[in-house]
Amino acid sequence: MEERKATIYDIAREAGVSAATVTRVMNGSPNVRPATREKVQRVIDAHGYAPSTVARDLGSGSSKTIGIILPSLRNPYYAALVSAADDEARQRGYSLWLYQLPREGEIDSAVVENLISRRLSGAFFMGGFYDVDRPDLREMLSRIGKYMPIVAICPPRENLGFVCMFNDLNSAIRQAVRHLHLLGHQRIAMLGGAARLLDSGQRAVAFVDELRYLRLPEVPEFERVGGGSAADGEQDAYRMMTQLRPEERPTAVLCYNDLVALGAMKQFRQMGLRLPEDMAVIGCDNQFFCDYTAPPLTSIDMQAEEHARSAIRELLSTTVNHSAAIVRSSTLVVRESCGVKLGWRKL
Amino acid sequence: MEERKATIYDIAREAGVSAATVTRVMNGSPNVRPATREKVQRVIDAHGYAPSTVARDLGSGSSKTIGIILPSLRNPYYAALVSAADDEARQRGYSLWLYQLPREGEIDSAVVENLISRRLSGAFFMGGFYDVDRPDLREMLSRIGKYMPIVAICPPRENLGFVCMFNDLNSAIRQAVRHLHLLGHQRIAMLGGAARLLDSGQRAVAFVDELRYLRLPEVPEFERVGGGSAADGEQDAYRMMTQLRPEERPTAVLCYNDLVALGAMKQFRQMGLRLPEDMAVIGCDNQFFCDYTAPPLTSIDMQAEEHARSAIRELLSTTVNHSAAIVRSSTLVVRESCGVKLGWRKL
DNA sequence: TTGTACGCGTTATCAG
DNA sequence: CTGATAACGCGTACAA
Repeated sequence: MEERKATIYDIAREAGVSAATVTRVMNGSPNVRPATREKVQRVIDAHGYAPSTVARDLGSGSSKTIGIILPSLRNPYYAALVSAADDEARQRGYSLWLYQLPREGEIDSAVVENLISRRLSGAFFMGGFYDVDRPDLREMLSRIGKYMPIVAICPPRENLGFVCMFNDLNSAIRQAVRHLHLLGHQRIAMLGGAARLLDSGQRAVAFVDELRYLRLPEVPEFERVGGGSAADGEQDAYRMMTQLRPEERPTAVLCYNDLVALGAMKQFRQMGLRLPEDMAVIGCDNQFFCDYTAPPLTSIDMQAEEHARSAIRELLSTTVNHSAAIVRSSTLVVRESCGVKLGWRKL
Repeated sequence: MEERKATIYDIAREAGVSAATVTRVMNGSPNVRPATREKVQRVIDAHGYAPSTVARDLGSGSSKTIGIILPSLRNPYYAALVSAADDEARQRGYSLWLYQLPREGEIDSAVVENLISRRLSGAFFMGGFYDVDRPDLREMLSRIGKYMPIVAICPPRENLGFVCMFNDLNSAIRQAVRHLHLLGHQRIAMLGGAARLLDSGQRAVAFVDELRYLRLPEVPEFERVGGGSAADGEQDAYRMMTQLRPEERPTAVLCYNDLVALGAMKQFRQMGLRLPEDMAVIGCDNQFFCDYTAPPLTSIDMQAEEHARSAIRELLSTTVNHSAAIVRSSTLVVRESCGVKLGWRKL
């Protein structure tokens, strides 16, 4: 921690040339006499010289860094997205600058200015409907968008002003409902997220559409508005079940995400229900732990990591995509939490 | 994405003062006439002016950014650490620059130079014994250490050259073994990590020590060398069990971490074992999902996030701590994966 | 082929 | 109290 990093001038002086020549050698410019090149290169190697990113950024007016804005790395879903984004960016010589949204309180405008004043190459926002509708977040993105391109993985909204990537949950949700129906389920509930509200959008719509198509009962209590954490799932499952008489209760639940499913499964277990015999559960996101729950959790795969990589590519592509949205399909990954091995259930 | 950020000169010109005065106003220097201050402030507000972080960094020779080096954000354990570190750093006006170690292949030396040339305030490394013993990683840290302070959360090693924080697993491991013993377990195994090898250090030593103290059998097959992922846990559990005759098998396993425990539990379940009646399991790290496994997983809490916050504070403290190591205690969080509710098992 | 000069946006110093 | 100037380290025109 004592050494001072050699500057281009140190190298130039020691090699007996000008700074410009050092730059030429560094960049492999052809206009350098071989002898000179070798001489300079030797000094460069000797010092392990590397040009200052900071000075370069100041001159060039842009840093090869992408700002990444997300709710929290504590949610393994976002952590995996960031990881994939970092891989993709790194591969192209870019790196990531992190910003987690404050859980409570408003976004610090100083942070926004800081982010902008870093001359980032772009910003990548990811969040759920809960985040994308925060006024302070919208303002932040709107301000940032004036200075750099933005891409986002979030629920689609009008007038977002940047490219927004999301999944076509419609087909996956309907597929999930059909899956449950085929296994003999009649009373199917949705748990967590904003359910009926416009906010959670497609999920609720597709869910209800499919219920109607299959002529399955629509019970108000089957659509719980709730948060997206495991604790929320645990709590909301409890509320839904205790609010209904035994014969009114669902035999299957479609959860807002895998965390909610985790919580719901715990609750059902505590209530003495057998999984999947007494209650089928479907999650969403297909997170790593779906393979390890008991029983393994059937989940909707959103191809999240591919999404993230694609977002980085989009951000770095010169041809800025002006389309407001990019949609990816999602698929149902069937495991055992709905009882496929049990076959048809008794109706 | 069209606007150009106003510079200090834009502000100065418009306010009819010099750049120096703008700086004074920004920094709240007392040596400014109130009238001037107000005039300048008005222009600053009108433009939403904020000084360029890049230019400031170049001048000051240091950016308020901390480089964070970790195996992968896909491991929720590290993700949680990074999240906590970010919270702590952000609170002090610092931000995080991310670097995930390549899973395969060597560390790109260009990345190291890049990291150094960013004039970071410090570097924060976190990793397991598998990482800390990589030659390329050691070289990287050694090089980085010449230019900035480093703190690490990793297994202790000789001559690391920087502050290394880790947990005193000794007491926790022994406590875990005693916990199992009190519940009537005689045949206790360790699963994953480097077990007997010096590398995994304290865990294995403490484990064996306690076995001897309690006069419990030491079976070679009870100490599986293995990886740290859920898939590793699944595989290693299988190998250990099939390698032994039924009466030789353990009735309890102490896992390298919670992911390994997750995999092992799945394997045991597939083998038809009941948890915890036929097999007790203990994990390590006390991750968020421990509450949601079936049964909830008893785990050793390393206070990982507090560790991370403390690491950031250490890094930012002026008084560089020259001690080679900082040890924290760890505690056993008892849930139900060892059958506390069952009481004593039949011997 | 090589060197000189300037701009990038700030802050600190020093002079007024 | 305020302004001019230098320095931070680099790349890039332009001149030689």
